[in-house]
Amino acid sequence: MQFLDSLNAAQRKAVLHDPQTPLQILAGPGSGKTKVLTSRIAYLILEHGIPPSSLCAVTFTNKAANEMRERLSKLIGKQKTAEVRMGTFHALCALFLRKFSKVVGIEGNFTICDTEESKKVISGLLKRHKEFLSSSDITLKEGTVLSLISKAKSKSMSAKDFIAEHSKPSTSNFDPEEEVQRIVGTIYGEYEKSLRRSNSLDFDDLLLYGVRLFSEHSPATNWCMHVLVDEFQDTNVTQYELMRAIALPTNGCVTVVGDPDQSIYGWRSAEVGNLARMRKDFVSSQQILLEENYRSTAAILKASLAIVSQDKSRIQKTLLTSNPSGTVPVLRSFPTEHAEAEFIAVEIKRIVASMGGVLRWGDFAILLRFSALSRAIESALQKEAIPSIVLGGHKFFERLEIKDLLSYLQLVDNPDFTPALTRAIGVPPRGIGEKSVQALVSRAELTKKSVLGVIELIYDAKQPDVKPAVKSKIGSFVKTVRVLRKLASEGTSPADLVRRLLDLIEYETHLKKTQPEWESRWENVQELITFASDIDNDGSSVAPEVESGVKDTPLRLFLQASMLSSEGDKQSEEDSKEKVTISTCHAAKGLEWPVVMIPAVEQGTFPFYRTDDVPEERRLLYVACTRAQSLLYLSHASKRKVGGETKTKEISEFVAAATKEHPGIFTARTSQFPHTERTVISKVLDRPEAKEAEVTRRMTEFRRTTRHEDTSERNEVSWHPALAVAGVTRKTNTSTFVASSTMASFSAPRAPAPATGQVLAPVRQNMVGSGLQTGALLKVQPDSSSDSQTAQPTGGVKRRLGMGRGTMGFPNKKFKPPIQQP
DNA sequence: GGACTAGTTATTTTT
DNA sequence: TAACTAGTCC
Repeated sequence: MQFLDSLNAAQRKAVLHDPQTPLQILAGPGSGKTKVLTSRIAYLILEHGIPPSSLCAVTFTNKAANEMRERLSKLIGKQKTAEVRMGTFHALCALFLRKFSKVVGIEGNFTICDTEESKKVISGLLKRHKEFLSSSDITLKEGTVLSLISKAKSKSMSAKDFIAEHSKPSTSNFDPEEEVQRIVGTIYGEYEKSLRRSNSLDFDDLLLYGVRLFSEHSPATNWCMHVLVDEFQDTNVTQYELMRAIALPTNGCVTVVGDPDQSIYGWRSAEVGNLARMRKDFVSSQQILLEENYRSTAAILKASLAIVSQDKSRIQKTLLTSNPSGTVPVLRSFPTEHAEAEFIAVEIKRIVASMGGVLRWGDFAILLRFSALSRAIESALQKEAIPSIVLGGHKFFERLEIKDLLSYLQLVDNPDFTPALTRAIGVPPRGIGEKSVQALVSRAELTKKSVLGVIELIYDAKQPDVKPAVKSKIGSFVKTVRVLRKLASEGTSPADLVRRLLDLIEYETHLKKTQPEWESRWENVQELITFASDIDNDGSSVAPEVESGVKDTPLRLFLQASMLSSEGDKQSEEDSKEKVTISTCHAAKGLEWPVVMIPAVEQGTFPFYRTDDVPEERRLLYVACTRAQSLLYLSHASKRKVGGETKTKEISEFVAAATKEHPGIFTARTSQFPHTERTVISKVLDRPEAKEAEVTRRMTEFRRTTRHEDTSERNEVSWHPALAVAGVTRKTNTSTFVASSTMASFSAPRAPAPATGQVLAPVRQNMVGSGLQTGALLKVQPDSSSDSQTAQPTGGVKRRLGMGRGTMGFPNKKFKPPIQQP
């Protein structure tokens, strides 16, 4: 157990802590909490002789689970690691609910209903209340309803509880607020019914049913001897109850790790109060603080602490480091967001050059309060030809093409899952619209059959058609489902099922017909097949199902993995090493970079103007700052365009207060990176130093290629006649501009004649033209065939589909099922 | 059922 | 600005 030697006193104490005494580890950023957690697991196995399969380690994301698994296998080997039950709360619940479904009154082939499908269900339910809503002048969107329901569920509040809570006798005649609650309560109940009828659970249900199962059915928990929970500050009430249900039979063998200072998900019903609650419920609980930071320079920690410690109500903790002080964090102010973005881009180049190759693109992260802020940054980086990658956003499994295909497979696995049916029946369009589906649904409700069952009966002419036309239209659909069903029952692999499905519905043709970006969508389809075949391989190593329960088919494992994989988090590592990361502060939690830049540190952004929890916003900024290892930059603009309007902005109160109290924690001057500073940076990052000659060479190159004084307005032209000449068309909400000579003089934003070489806007989604890839830069080039200029795309960045905000999210090729089989 | 138009509303995210 | 939704027309 040499791994114990590399621990400091506090870490060691946490690892060796008596397994029988509940433990809370309060771990500051960069204090080695994953190391402690994995070491503790290893110690429990190796020293206390607890079988790996009796350990339950819960993380918040799949990414965290994967990382922990990787690090644990270095300590105790792959085999033992595989036996540890490790995964997210949701994956853990799904696993046991499949096994013991009957105990809580559900079927083992339940489908996990994702947010998009939930929204569709709710939108259907909302229609029932349409007249009432419009007559009382209330607008209610499905998203709002769903988030209210989800909030209730994360507090373990049932529809009944919800209605009871909100049906206090009202004093006034008509309170819209109350009416909304009443309707939401009703819809909540209807939504639950609808999910049960579809034999499906949404994400919150997984937890709620999990609590029921674990607290009522001892065989579901009697394997467990110790529970460990990571990121405990972000658990909600239901997750806490889940932990308690699993941990109670172990007589309180619980270890949790968390940091109240890093709780940033309150808006999603996370309860920091769970830490206090645990001390009440598990009276013998003890706390160990990890306060030594190994990640950042002392100067970065000082600035970060100055920000977070303004919260006087916070539990006083500190962060120490033996790291050198290092470069003073930079705080800069700019006239506009464009100037700010340009500074960031040029500064990144300058840092790379001055560090003589010690830092690469992948060492930089730009952390934003919300992703809409990335626009200016992305285009500035593109102008400087810096490759970048946007974290988060549209997820792989949320894409249209993926959902289309999955809906068929879901239907094969669970014929009751109506959301999948309504989607699949229209892919490709078969002339069956909302009306016809509605008729089929009501027929199904009347005859107590599944909608698919009704459709099959009509097809087999064992039941009269709802509308004369439907029967002829559903033929291909029923045939497709039946072929797939047969193949699946014969044990065909999910990958082959997808391939077969593509043929049956001629999906490639359909994509070409309906999607302008069909090529990249088709790539995603191929990626789905890869993902599916990886599951196959993994699935074979999974232990066979014990006890009674239904054996999970490869198809079911595949579908579950698709629904529970947040995926996109572990993008191909090699790829991201060469790119600057653009991410929201939220998504950056748990990650670190040598250089972190945080733009838009302004009032209205930090704190976010619609928040009702200012301290949480402060902690968010703290989390962002503490991601930095060597260099930290904050910046703000005095004018920023938000939602098409230019607004005057003040510096964030968090930073203003911090600098007032601790002058000198930030500087406006950027470092010239003298040798001494470079040494510190290399030391903190544990990298070899650059050679002086290399620094000189790169700096010379930087000065030669980058225009410094070019602070003059480098207008980004969002549309220019030259684009039309190049055969680019632009769709606006009212019309489509088609390339033609007359279009070259249309009256859209009139820009000064661009100089040859000037960069026009990057290609956006609403620009259509041959050979244009979204994100490619359009540069003005002399057109030899005429006197005019044209705009030509230059090498572009591959962008993800959807919102048109950056690349992301091909499935992790080395996918592991979120949780190991018992 | 699909194409088109006019009106509206935008901020954080994991499973 | 620009992305999405609800409604209209064919």
